[in-house]
Amino acid sequence: RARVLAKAAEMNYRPNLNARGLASRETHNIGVILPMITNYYFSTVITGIQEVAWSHGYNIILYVTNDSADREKLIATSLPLSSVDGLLVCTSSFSDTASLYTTIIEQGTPVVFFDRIHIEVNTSKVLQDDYNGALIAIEHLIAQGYRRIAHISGPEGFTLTENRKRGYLDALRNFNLPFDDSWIVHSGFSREDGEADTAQLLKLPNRPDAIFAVNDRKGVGAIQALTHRGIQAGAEVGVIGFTNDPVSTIISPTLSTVEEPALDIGVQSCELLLRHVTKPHFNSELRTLGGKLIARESTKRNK
Amino acid sequence: RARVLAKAAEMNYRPNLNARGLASRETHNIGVILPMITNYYFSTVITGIQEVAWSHGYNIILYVTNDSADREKLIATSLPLSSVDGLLVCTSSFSDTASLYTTIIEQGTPVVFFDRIHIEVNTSKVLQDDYNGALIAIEHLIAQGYRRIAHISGPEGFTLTENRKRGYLDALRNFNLPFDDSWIVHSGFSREDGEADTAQLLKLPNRPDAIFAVNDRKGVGAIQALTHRGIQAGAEVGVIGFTNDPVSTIISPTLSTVEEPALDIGVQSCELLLRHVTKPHFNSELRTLGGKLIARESTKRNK
DNA sequence: GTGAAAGCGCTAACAC
DNA sequence: GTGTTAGCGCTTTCAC
Repeated sequence: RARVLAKAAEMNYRPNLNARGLASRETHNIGVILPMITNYYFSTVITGIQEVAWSHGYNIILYVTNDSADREKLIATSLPLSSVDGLLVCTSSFSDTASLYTTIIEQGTPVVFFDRIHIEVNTSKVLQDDYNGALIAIEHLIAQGYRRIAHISGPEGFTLTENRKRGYLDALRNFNLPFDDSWIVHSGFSREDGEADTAQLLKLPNRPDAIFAVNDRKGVGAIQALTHRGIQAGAEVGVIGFTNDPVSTIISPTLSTVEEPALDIGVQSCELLLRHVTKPHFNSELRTLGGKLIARESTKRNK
Repeated sequence: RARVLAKAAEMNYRPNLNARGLASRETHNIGVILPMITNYYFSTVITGIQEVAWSHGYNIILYVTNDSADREKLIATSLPLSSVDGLLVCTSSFSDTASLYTTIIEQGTPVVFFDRIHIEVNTSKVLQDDYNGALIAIEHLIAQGYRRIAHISGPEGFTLTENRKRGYLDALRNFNLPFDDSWIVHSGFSREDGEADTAQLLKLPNRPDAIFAVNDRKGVGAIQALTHRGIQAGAEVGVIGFTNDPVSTIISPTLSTVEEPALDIGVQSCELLLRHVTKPHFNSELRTLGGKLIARESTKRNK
């Protein structure tokens, strides 16, 4: 027997995964569904996922939805569940796919959500601490002396968006700061959205003196909108983002931000999923990962 | 028969891919091996790959090597070839994996290389036009009035690196421009490398008045190195990159560059691979995709 | 522990 | 076209 094994190794034998999967009903593949991969946050999350998947002998199969709910539905329904042991998903912007995932889970394929989640689906989820992140962002702005603080947000109705907005509002309330409904602008997540939102804020009669952006790309857009109008980001209007995208150190002035533990989000999501896959009735967990404030030039009033 | 089919659809029947793969010896999976995914170029290439794979009913399985040759070897040798129908690969920096891929191809799994290739492996490859890209970059610098042009390059020995260097050298020769061996600096591909290489160039007695960076990240590093020393990028020292990473519009001054058709590289690589997969003896092709010059502020001498 | 046999859910080959 | 059969390369079960 030992000699057979030795010979097999010598002949560079590789088991046929299809046969193994067919017989044992497991594939050692995990599917990852997310809106896109061309930004720092998502590509870093995938790197984390890939790292733990690889170390446990799992492959990752990538499905990108281009942030289209239709595409996501198509993927999730046509996905032959025999080809993955579990699913890691970050929902696209306006998707009503919750019941779809519930069905998938009921049929025996575990799903773990990260970042943009369906709160109503009973399964594990991993998130950054959006609420407290927003709270410390605003507290930092206040500590720096800004008082009329606006928020350029993401699409309404997202867990992520709503949590950051809630943190923003609570911080203003805690410090008894003025607030105006027109100081919250909802739009998309892109740099261009940040630029447009800021332009809108600057037209206001009651102009804010600081901007909390829902992410760094919008923060970068905000700085650019200010710069193009000859307004100094930092000295005149404070700007803070969320993510700690490397671009925040490249823009001038550099962008203050709240760091998101992107790699760790990937690592922990994948670990949780693997636990669901291997342990029959593993209890769902909700994990919230903290981030820390990174102060840079865009929130300095006096250079 | 029609009624059986109808009933099957109604019952939401999904074929078991393992069984299908076992019986037909094809998996409808393609493996993608690359150094990392956390930068604009690679994540965009993957997006392109994903797009055509999806539209042809193929899944993509992602393997990231972290630019480690050992990791790449481990992946390529342990990869059970029964789990992919073909392989798309971008070699890691100092990898001697050519013979490995030759073996894989001989054993019947097609491989297509993109970006960083093994030239000696007889299979299809898709590249941007590195040589001509470098040529037009240097011609642009010359047209802008720069004369002492340095090159901060990538690791020595890469096809990509060597082709861009060759374009650089030929352009200098064509225009009878001065050249100094110390004006070529080889190091890695990161922003930090660009900063360090530029620092080194600035110490030279015979200081260059323009820098051609092998990619935009190094170009950004070069601009930052200049800025930190109070030297104006553009007006005093010209800088041009390669890629057209979005970051080149965010840095100040904005970075001139030669666009790489990253999405198209992904699309065409995947199309070629699929052709190898489906047609038994499809002849290898070498495709070279052109890019165009994008002039921005970092190559303007007079504002 | 080891060996033999069944069968996972399909596709391919061959009849009709 | 349609129906039947063998078999892909493993894991699992059961006997020893």
